[in-house]
Amino acid sequence: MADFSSPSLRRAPPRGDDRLFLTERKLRQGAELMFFAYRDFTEDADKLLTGRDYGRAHHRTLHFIGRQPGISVAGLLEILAITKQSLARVLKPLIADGLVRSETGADDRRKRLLYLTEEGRAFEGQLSLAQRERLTNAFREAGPEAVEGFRRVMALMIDSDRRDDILDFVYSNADAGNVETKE
Amino acid sequence: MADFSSPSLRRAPPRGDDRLFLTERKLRQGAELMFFAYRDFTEDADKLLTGRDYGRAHHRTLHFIGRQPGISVAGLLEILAITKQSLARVLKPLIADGLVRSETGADDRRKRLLYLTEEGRAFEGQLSLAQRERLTNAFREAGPEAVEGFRRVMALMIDSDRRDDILDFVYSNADAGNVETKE
DNA sequence: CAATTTACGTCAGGAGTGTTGACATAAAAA
DNA sequence: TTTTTATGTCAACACTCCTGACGTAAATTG
Repeated sequence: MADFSSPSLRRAPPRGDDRLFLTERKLRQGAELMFFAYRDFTEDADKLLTGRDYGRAHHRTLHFIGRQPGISVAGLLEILAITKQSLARVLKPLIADGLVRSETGADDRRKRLLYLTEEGRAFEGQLSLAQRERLTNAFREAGPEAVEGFRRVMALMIDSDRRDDILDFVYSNADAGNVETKE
Repeated sequence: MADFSSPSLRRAPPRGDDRLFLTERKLRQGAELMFFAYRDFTEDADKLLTGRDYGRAHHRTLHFIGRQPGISVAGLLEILAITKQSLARVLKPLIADGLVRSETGADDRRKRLLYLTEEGRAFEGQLSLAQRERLTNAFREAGPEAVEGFRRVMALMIDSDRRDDILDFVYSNADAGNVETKE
């Protein structure tokens, strides 16, 4: 926000007006960039999904299971922030199609621990490859400093009350190798 | 993509592995940031929409009509990149509810020129205010350099073949004041 | 001027995602 | 033993997007 109480802004109408105008514009531009960039960002994976009876929700589910093998249904629900009914509609076919394996928890037999199967890992790899290529190109062309700025702004876009939790998750190692940690 | 044939990566396992790991990680982190940030970015406006029989598509439609008063249906379709059937379902209620006004083109009477009504502008203002506040906070806390990096990365995320057109649009002035330029 | 193209509207059907409400079961916890 | 927790599931509804098909008015073209 511009500081309207600033004397320099008050006594210089054209300069002040211009600054305010630029600020408003930049915010609108930022919002539009979010829209256009996100639309194309998801485009590649979406194409791989269509025709398979799968959608973006299936991709996200595969991604987060691959990210944290052995994650429980509740854990997945918390990250995705959807209802269990919504998750069930996505998870059921993934299990039926052999992309995800559900296992009864060892210590807590109520829990269902989720893992990608060999086939699931392969498909998830295909999906993320598309996005990774786009990100790679963007990051490389933009340069390290721009990427750092991107990360900062994106992090600050997240709801402040859950930001720390989300960032802890994003920047945690977990199981980045997507290894099916069975036992 | 990492070059696995690179000698430096081959003869320095820990260092090379680490570099590759960090790169892969950063890409995954970037993808997750896109997901989490976009989800929360749209959250505020979504809340204002629910219960009104309106959705995100209505918001986008209002936004781009407000951005370019007098835009034709075809112009809107090109920006939104959806089918005319999809747009019709959104546009019809907006017109019926008096948020958007459709006018026959003066020079080309086949065209329908779209404008926000007083009420439409008010509602669009409410919607964009929510997003603007989130962006304002993020931009202010991140700092100007980070914002510049954000803009660069986001721009590079857009499909390269339409990137220039999109950026021309985003960074054009058009009618940023949302004035209903009737005549 | 007749034929074609353009801009738009619309009916019909289908897929995917997300929601709320309600009910059921097995297992852990109190 | 009672309650709570983790999960599954049936049903219904809202929003968004798509493809295919048909229709109309107006501009353009030969």
